[in-house]
Amino acid sequence: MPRAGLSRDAVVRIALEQVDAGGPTGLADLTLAKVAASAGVATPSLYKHVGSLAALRRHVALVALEELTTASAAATVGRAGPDALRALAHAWRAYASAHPGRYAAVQLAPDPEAAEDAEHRTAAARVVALVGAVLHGFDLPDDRTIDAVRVVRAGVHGFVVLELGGGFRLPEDLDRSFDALVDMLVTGVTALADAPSSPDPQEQP
Amino acid sequence: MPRAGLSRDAVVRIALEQVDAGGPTGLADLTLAKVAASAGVATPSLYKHVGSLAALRRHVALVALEELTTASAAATVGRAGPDALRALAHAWRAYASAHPGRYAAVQLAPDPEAAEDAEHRTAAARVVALVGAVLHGFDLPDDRTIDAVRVVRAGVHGFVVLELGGGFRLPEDLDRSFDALVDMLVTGVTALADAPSSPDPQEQP
DNA sequence: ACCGTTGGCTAACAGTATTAGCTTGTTGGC
DNA sequence: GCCAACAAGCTAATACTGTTAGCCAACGGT
Repeated sequence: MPRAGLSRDAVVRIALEQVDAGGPTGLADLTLAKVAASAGVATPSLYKHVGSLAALRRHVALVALEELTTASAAATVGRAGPDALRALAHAWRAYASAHPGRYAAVQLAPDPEAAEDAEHRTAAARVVALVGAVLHGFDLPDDRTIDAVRVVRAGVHGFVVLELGGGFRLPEDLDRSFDALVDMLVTGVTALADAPSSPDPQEQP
Repeated sequence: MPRAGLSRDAVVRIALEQVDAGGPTGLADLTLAKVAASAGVATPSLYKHVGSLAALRRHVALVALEELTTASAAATVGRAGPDALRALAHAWRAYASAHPGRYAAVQLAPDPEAAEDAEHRTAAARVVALVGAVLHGFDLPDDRTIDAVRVVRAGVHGFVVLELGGGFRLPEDLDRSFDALVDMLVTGVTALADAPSSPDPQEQP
């Protein structure tokens, strides 16, 4: 009996197909049994390549994070300021819309301690660093860029999550609502650049 | 042998305890076996009260939605405009922070078709209606309040989800970042009230 | 006091991940 | 070219899930 010739990458590739096929819940529905069946192999054989189901999910998350990073970088290259921020937000939503299952994997937070999550951590750090780089063109005071990055992430991530999860009832006008959000982010970040850096609302005469 | 004297509400109550005990992943870790053990009953007995694990999750979601609605209503009563919006956002985050597991249940979208999700649908509609009511004080044009509601929901939900999921690395200054988000939402919604209602960026002289 | 309803039980089935241990194909060293 | 070591598959088994079927006894109303 010949052997299947699997590898870790091959297993991850099959897992990605399965995640993509499952829509927004594709990641949750990912199962070793189905991956093994699709690979033409018995379930325990996968452990020669993957370690565990959770590890396989982490590998999927890694791919998704890298794809999201390169897509965002490609969309924002050559742009700066509001232009770059708009492009970033739209690239983000476009990726989530094109790959709902993979975007769900992006949400998986890496363990801040575990050694085997090191790659995952740096990939996650890379994508938020990209957001920081895009916001660099706004001339924010140093102690405010963290707030700006968080606000931007929260806004577009929240919108995308609600959209994918069916949280918005009427499918119509979603584009316009997203545009409204992006406008708000742009003006909000520029306002943050002009705001005082002290947390207290003390006016500076 | 005496009987345990369970009821649907009792089962849901135990499920809520279990969800609360599990932190942000409490809902995902909810299991009929553990609920039954905690109730001192065999697992299949629960089916006399609940229907399925998914149904139990829906009941948990219902409770969470109702709690979130009443908490939000209590926080915004007697307030209007920016004041009300700020109170709503903080109440939302406070509830998620106090009950991470239950807040995860809020994210469960009800099936738009299924008859048994009717209660769930109306509960979900009620909480977004409350957001709409809070925004009423901003004098938004009719076709813009949908956008405003969505933007507000996306912003605070996104922040809360990232915070609970450990998406923000540094635990410090989270309050200030959230304040920045809320400020942005307030100015963004007021700006939306003054914006033209036509989707095209045609200036109106 | 009976008798139907209801809430519990056990048994069984179909899934899931995971570990242990075996066998066999492949490949590197001499 | 052979042989040993390693790698990649397998089966068997364990321990969990949820779920259905069918039985039996406790409770409540007449």
